[in-house]
Parts: sequence; structure tokens; C-alpha cells
Amino acid sequence: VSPARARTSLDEVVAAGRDLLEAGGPEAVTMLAVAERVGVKAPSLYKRLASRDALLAAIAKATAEDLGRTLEPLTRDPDAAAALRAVAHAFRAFAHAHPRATDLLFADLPSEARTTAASNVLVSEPLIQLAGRVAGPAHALEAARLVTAFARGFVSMELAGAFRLGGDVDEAYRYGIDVLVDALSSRGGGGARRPRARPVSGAA
Amino acid sequence: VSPARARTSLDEVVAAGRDLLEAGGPEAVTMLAVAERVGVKAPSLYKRLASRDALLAAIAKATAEDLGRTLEPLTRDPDAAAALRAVAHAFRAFAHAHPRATDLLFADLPSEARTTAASNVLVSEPLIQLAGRVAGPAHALEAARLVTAFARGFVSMELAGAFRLGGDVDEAYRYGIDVLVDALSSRGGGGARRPRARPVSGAA
DNA sequence: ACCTGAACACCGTTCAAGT
DNA sequence: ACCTGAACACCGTTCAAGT
Repeated sequence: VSPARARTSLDEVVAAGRDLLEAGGPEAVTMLAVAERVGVKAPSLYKRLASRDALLAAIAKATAEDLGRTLEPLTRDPDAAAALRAVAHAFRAFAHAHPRATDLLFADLPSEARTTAASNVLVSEPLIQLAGRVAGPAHALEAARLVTAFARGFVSMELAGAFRLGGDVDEAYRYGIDVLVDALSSRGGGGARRPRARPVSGAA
Repeated sequence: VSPARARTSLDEVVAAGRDLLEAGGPEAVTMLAVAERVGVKAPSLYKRLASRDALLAAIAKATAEDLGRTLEPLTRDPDAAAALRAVAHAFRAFAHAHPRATDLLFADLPSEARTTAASNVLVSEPLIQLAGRVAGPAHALEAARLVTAFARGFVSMELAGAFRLGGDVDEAYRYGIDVLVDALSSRGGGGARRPRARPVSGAA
């Protein structure tokens, strides 16, 4: 006789999870709510995913991929300092567009699978290379971590509502990024603020 | 007849919650586990706290107070740049000593009560004044946010295990703090690295 | 091969009743 | 005035049974 045909898919399940996460936070990502959204009963989800934690990890991974696709092209600007600033501002814009998912990317996961995603994207090859172009190859990794840590910290505090002492928050972010990029530039290799004609990889 | 006498207290309940949090993460902070620890049944906890969220908020608040007490004295060093570096390193040490609680301070809370605590401590009066001494009064708030965001971002990524590309993590933090403090100093008011005899509050 | 209903363990929370 | 046992709703997860 006819075996039951699949009524949903892993992608659909993850997409439903992302919607619920953005709409109501992690606590709204219930196996029951996800199941209802994809037109299935909760136990069926376990054909696609081992657990709710695995679902959250899958959401984090999908988000990390989106973020990576958003940022990567920006690292190619021949003006390395401008590229680094652009990446930082694009990260913040992404976080504003997907606040809960960005939070999840860094923070929420129990167990191991958690920040793997975030670290792989945000301190990944293209960003480290870019940081090396700005700060000099000897400090590539440290410079990437410096910018990443600032951006992540600023945005997470901002999303959590930690900036309630007034002041222009956009301006504070721009100030921070400018200070960082300028400092890294002047410590790093050659011309700090002069755009370079093309990427260099071993400048003194 | 004799009314039942109190078998525990709010302080004891919060202390039990902090122990459980540090030992097993937020999911280990169960009303049942807390109740067992203080020698009471779970429903009795609701005489002290409105909800589990209120317990987490109380834990965050207590942690914020500890952190504030740890950092505040360091802001008094007449050498403002040295003081700012010391605050940053002390914050990281605190986070290493109380990783789950520090995470909670910034991230975990549902509802409103959450990051109130963190923001009130980490971007509070003494820190803003200190940042103003380093970067000049016009940029006090932005400079405080810059250092705070970096420290919070770095430490949270570190605690989440996001730094697995090798490199000396201690050194990366020191590098970041030094770059930041130097950059703020040279942008800010008067003598960047020369210690000042006593705090100033309105330097050009 | 995927689906479902029923069931289990666990948890936050309420409440009537005890002292 | 604080304590408790019992109960409820909700949730993640398992599993035997259906197609």
C-alpha cells in the first residue's frame, strides 16, 4: 500500500522556525508552533531534526550563511579601510533587520553547536584578509577580532536596549568604527587613509 | 496557633540561583532545584519572587552590583588611560570567574528587566567620567560605549568558544584594549600617555 | 517512509488547605 | 504569615500503530 508522502521538508521547517524566532523570540520557537506552521503534527518534526536544539542550530547556521553572503562582497573593495567600515555597517544593518536571529547567532544556543556558526562567518577568511590589509598581515587575526568584538558587542547592547543614556546611537557606532579603523590603519602597513589601487598582501 | 515561620529568605534564594546558574547554565535554574537547595518546596518560592524570570532578573542585578563594586575603585587612578585599561582587564577577569552570570547580565533575560542591570553598571557614571578623562569630555559617552562594546563583545565571543582559529587570546584582548585606549587618548584632550597628577573634569 | 494519537517526564504556576 | 500537596497547562520527546 502507499507509504505516507512527505508533507514538509527540512528547509520549510527551518524557515518556519526563523519566522517564529523573529516574531516572538526563542521561546516562541516551539515544536508545536513549528509543526502547525508547516502543516504537520509535532512528532513528525523528529523525522527532519533530532531535537529542538538541532532546530535552533539549523536556524543559526542558515542565518550565518545569509550574513556571510551579505558581507563577503563588501570585503573586495580595493580601499581596505573603506571596505572594513562598510562591512561593519552592513553587519549592523543585518542585525537590525534580523535582531533575534543575530542574537541567536552569538548567544543563545545550549550545547556545542552554538557559536560555531557565528565565528565561522564573522572571523572567516575574507574578513581576516581584509583586516590584514588594513592593520598589516602580522595583526590580521587580532584586528579582525577587534572589529568583530566591537561590532557584536555594540549591536547586542543596542538590541538589548542598553543604550538609554541618550546620545545619537548611529553616531556612536560610526565614531567607534572610525576610531578603530583609523587606529588599525595607522598601526598597520603603509598609507593609512589613502585608498590603495589594488589589494596588497604582504606590505611592510 | 503558631503561623509558619520563614524557612528561607530572598537572599538565600538568589544565592542558590546563582550557584545553580554557574554550575549548569540557565536551564539548570529550575524552581524545583532552587527550592530543594534552600530546603523548601517549589510553590513557597512564590512568596519571595513573582516568577522564575524575576529570579533571573534578581540574579542579574546581584551580579551587576558585584561587578560594579569590583570596577568602581579602579576608575580612580589618576592616570586615566591606565585606569581604563585596568577596568577593561578586570571586567574580563570577572567574566572568567562568573561566565554564566556575566552572560546573563547582557543576554538572557526575557521581558523588560533584562539588560537594565548591565547597562547601569557598565556604562555608568564612574566609567563615563573615566572615558571623558581619556577621550575628552565631548566624547565621554561615545568613548565609554566603545570600550564597553568591545569588552563585552570580546568576552562573550571568548566564553562562547568563538575564538578557535588559534592565536593568543589574552594577547588579542590586550592588543584591542591598547589600540582603543591609545586611539581615544590621542583624539582626546591633552597629554595622551602622560599620567595626570589628578583627575580633571573640563579639559579642552 | 513518513504520518499520527497517546503517553511520559519535566517544568512553571496556582490554590485550597494546613499550622 | 509562610508552608505544603495536588492539580493544571505547556512543552519536548518517544513509540506503537497506521497508511
